[in-house]
Amino acid sequence: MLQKPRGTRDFLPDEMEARRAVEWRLRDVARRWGYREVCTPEFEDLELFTMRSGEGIIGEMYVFEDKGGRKLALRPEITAAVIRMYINEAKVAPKPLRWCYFADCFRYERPQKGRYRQFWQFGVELIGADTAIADAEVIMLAADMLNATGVRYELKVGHLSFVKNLLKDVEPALQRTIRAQLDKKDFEGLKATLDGMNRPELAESLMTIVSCQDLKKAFEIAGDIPERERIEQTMGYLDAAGVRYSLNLGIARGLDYYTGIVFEGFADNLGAENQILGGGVYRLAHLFGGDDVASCGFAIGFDRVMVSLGETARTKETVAAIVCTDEGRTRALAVARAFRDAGIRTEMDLMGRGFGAQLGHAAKSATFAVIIGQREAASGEVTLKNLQSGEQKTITLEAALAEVGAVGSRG
RNA sequence: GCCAGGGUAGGGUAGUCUGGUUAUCCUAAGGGGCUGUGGAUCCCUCGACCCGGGUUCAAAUCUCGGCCCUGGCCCCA
Repeated sequence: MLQKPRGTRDFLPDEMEARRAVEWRLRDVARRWGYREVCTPEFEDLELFTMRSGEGIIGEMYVFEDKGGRKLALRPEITAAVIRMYINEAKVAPKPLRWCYFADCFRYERPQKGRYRQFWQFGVELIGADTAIADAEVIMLAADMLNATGVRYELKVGHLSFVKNLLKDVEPALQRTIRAQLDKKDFEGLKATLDGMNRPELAESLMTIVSCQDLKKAFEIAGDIPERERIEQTMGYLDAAGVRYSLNLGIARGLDYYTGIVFEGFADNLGAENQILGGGVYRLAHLFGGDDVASCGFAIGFDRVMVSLGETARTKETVAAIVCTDEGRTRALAVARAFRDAGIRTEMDLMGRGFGAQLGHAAKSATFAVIIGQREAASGEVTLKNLQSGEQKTITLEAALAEVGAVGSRG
């Protein structure tokens, strides 16, 4: 039998409905903050991704050549594409731009829990607002969106300047090693690295600062940071808004284009792959030939959110099943039409089942049976049977529509 | 790329150690008993040993390779 490609998934209707429900909650929050949805191509020039991350990531992407010999890649993430689109299409639009997207991405990696080769991200990019309140807005939105999904999580907020300032006279290659060790809280490795440099006092400062929960103290340790006022303002807005977060100045993020505030969200109940959100302030546009506009954004790992939410009991949608006899079938089609026009999910027998069998099938799949036999066809009424309670009554079509519709609106 | 455990009808499973009848059971699905009242029950039907090589008179079972799944490591834009 033909199998689906490694790391991909099929979604049956139950799961699809659950995913769409969460997707729409996210979209609705974004909409209320003024973030409008955009869409970029599923594949892009390979160069778009290598310019930003180096040739090294080719091994982790789906790369292919098209019939014209162009080197292309399935998008491994969306931020780069959104910034490319901004430069191509919207450079002169009034700032700031508030954009969001929900789209699938592809990475050639070893699948495991919460990690698939095709996965979905819900992301947000705020382009062209380089202020403390802009940073705060994006983080507040991140918290709002995660809250809307119902996932249990921890939000960590940091800023790259602290560690950067402490490491300003360290050579770049070593800086990178140290930042990775701080991000992983690998203090053993960190000590070894710094002992090799003969800078034990630096190890002390770094280890203190990554676990520091007090912003004032962090500034004392890190020394004179030019962004101090903006950081204090941003955190002040978050505190005033009651955003639940913890300070974590060790967050490194994977890429060099982040320049300021960075933040990450972690689900409480996932295993190794528990990061469900990541973002920060970055400058990327100049890489693609645009202006050096500042942006702030994040992406939510949608599939991990769904894994974290687990099997949630779904409220079954109200379904009306039209049950008819041969004599009632023409009338039944008209009744079905009326139900569908009223927005009610309505199904008719297609299997040539007898009356009893139709009702039997309806009992398994529907909330109401709408019975149209010879008598109803003649009178123009319908018999509405509530399949949970067993009650039934013969009433006008309008009354039946009203009754089923009322249940539907209660969900 | 590395480590561990797995793969038997649509779903869930027994059988594998110790090779040997028509591969077990539950469920789902389709039909019938039942052409105006359903979920019960009874009967019938459909439907599987992941793929390939090896050993053997004989392989779901032993063996080798591959593919895929689950979890962990690495990585994580």
